[in-house]
Amino acid sequence: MQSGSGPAPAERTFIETQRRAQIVAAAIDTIAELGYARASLGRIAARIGISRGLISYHFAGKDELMSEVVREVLEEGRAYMTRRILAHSTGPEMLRAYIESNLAYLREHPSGAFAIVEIARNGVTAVGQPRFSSYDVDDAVRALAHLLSGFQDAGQFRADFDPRAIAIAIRGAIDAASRRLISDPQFDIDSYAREIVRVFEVATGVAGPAGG
Amino acid sequence: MQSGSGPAPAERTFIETQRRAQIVAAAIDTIAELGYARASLGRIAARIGISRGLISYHFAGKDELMSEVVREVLEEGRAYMTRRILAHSTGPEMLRAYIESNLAYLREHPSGAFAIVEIARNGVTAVGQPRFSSYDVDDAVRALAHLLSGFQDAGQFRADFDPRAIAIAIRGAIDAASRRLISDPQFDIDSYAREIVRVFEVATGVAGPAGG
Amino acid sequence: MQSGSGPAPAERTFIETQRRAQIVAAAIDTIAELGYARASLGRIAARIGISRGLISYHFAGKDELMSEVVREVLEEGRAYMTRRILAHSTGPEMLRAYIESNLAYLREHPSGAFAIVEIARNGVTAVGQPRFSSYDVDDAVRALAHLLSGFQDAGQFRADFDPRAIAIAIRGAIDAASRRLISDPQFDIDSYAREIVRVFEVATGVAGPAGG
Amino acid sequence: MQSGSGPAPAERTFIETQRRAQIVAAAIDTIAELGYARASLGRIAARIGISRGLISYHFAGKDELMSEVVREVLEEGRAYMTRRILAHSTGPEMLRAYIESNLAYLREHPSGAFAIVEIARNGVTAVGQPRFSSYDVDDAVRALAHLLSGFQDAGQFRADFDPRAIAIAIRGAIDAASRRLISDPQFDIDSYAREIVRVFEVATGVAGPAGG
DNA sequence: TATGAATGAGGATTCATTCAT
DNA sequence: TATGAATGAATCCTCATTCAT
Repeated sequence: MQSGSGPAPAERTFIETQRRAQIVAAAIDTIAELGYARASLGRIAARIGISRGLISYHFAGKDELMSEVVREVLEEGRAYMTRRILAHSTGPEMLRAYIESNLAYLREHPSGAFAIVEIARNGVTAVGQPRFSSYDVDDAVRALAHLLSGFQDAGQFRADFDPRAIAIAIRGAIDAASRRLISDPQFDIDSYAREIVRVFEVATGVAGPAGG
Repeated sequence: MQSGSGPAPAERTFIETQRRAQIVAAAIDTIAELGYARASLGRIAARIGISRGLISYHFAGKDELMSEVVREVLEEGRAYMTRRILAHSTGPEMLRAYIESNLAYLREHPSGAFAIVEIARNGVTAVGQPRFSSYDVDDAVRALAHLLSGFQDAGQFRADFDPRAIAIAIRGAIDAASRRLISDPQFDIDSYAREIVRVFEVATGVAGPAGG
Repeated sequence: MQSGSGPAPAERTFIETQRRAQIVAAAIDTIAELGYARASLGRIAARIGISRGLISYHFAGKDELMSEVVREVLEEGRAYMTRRILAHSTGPEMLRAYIESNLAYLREHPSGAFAIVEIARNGVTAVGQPRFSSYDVDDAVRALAHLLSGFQDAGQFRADFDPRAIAIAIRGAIDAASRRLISDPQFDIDSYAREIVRVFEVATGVAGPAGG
Repeated sequence: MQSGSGPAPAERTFIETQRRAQIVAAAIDTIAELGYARASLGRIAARIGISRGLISYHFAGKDELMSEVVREVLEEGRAYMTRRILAHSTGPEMLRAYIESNLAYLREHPSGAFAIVEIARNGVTAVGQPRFSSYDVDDAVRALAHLLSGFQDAGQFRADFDPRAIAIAIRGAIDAASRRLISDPQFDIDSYAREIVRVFEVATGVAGPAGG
């Protein structure tokens, strides 16, 4: 087994699992620090003091590594958010939890969040096919739109907005925060969270902000 | 004029002006199609059937070309938007004009708009300084925040929102549209415009959507 | 170790040390044969049948390679000469040893000697700063002038010559030999050594050649 | 007649002659300022505000231009020196005149002198063939050796030195001065002239410097 | 005569990847 | 498992040269 993606997940050695995690972490940090374009395998390897060859040993190629970065960050982020969202039952509460938990996750993992946005941007050909199967920016939009749409049907949100459009706007606002976090030290994400929660609450709420 | 930045704009030949424009256009299309990372000078040249060297003949280097792309698109975009914004006098009207004209410009120049976002993103080292002087994503946020803040002071917007945060969110929502336009053929930008105009109107408006 | 200056010398692998030496040797030969301007990395690599990339793997860049060439040749040359010069104690003896050992070294390493003169000449911008820190043609002149000046003060050389001027002339005469050696197969360096030793002996000697 | 070496000298227009001279002068200055390697046709053209194409129009190629530079400088230098040398009749006087007039010429045309040394160095393949027919460093040595040898036979110089070796040393000392002149603003060429005249006088003189 | 436009070769450098050990 | 060695492709850039006007 050489320079492939390694054994199937189930058969992974303890060491192998650890190494892969270490490399993924190094990739995230490197991208956050230098941007996707300058995050070469050499720099990622150097960060943790291993040889470039070892990355190739553990990952079939750079693409697989990047896919793995996306997968891990996304999985963790999803778990983090899902837990907080499912603690609620009404649409407005869940939307608020969605935004708040996403931004909270960003605050705690700024590099990871930034990295996947970088990867998504650079690894996707504009024409269409994402190079990394596991992540399409669209997935996130779709899921959020689905949430909005469901509670819209249930009458918990205003009926007159397009759930897909609002989902795109929300994701745009959240993704913008992940860039800010990295590049602007003064950016106050908590205050930002409060603002956009309010923005999208009034935008979707059956009762206007008059009574808010 | 060899591989310099060329003569001062005033002295440019007709042919030179045309070629530069053609190359800039090719750069925009290439970036829109393949993303910044894969938009090499070679591919840009191939698109219009000229030699790589000719790009170097007209532009001092890749950076100058990219700066020029940004400058052109931005200049045109600003003029387009400014005209429409200044046709109004109240804060809410101007904000609506800002969003609508920006999205309208996007609709008419999807590649250009997408390209400058790509360039801005890739030409900036995460650490800090933007490589292309003429454009910093931050500029756009600052200008918009300034607009909001001014009319907030004038009492035309609610006083209780942070203009900078709202500006970031609006820009995030608009930039998201420029990506969508390129990658999602089904995306209806007019409908999107209506939605987010409403979102940010209610979010900033003194009178809530209660009566809406 | 990718395209960096490599590990600290102490940590170098056996193979790496060997390769670096081989590449340095190839650089010397290539410069001697084609001159600095035409000694591209590609030609240096071709000479020993390796890929261009391998040079970049072992040296941070062309400049580092050239610096290394200069360093190696100079170090060896200095050691060679110093040993012979320090075997003497009087000024005239040491001057003779300087010239003789320098020319002897040239005879045994014609390419190396020629190469560093080429590098020194081409790596220095006429405006000023030498690109390769380790060597400045001026250093050699300075050191020699210092030797002359010291023994002049000690009364072992005539007092009426300018040590710096004589040093420049001696170095000029020696450097001319290094070019000859490469380009003129008939050039007899031993005979040349005898001649210029005599020239500068009588030029600096307290007793003239009258009695010679 | 296009992009060739132009018409035969006899048929040259006034303008053409002037242009060629202007280009040659620009080449000299550019080489003196930037070194041979960086003296591209583009930079030479820019210095006098003409297009690159025009150089190609007047000279068959870069090599022809360089040959012309060498030819002109050499011709002028030779005339300058010859006049002064032929004003004398004895060997020692002529040798002194040779060195003094050469260094005097250098002082008055430092760039030209430096340029031809640069060209000679870069335009000659070490293996042998000079790329520029009109000049071989060797010519100068040969002529000087011939002078020495002639008067040696006539008994005006010591019989026991090798004229060729001394000629090489003298040329080496003179060429070193031309580099100094460009790179070392403190270099005093008049003082240098006095020194090396003395050096080679005592080295070749039948009577030692005792009586000098 | 002179220019601007264009080409194509060559050069340095970076990088993902392969492979023997 | 892991490394060091090596390759070859891709990229940006510089430059001499050609050519139509």
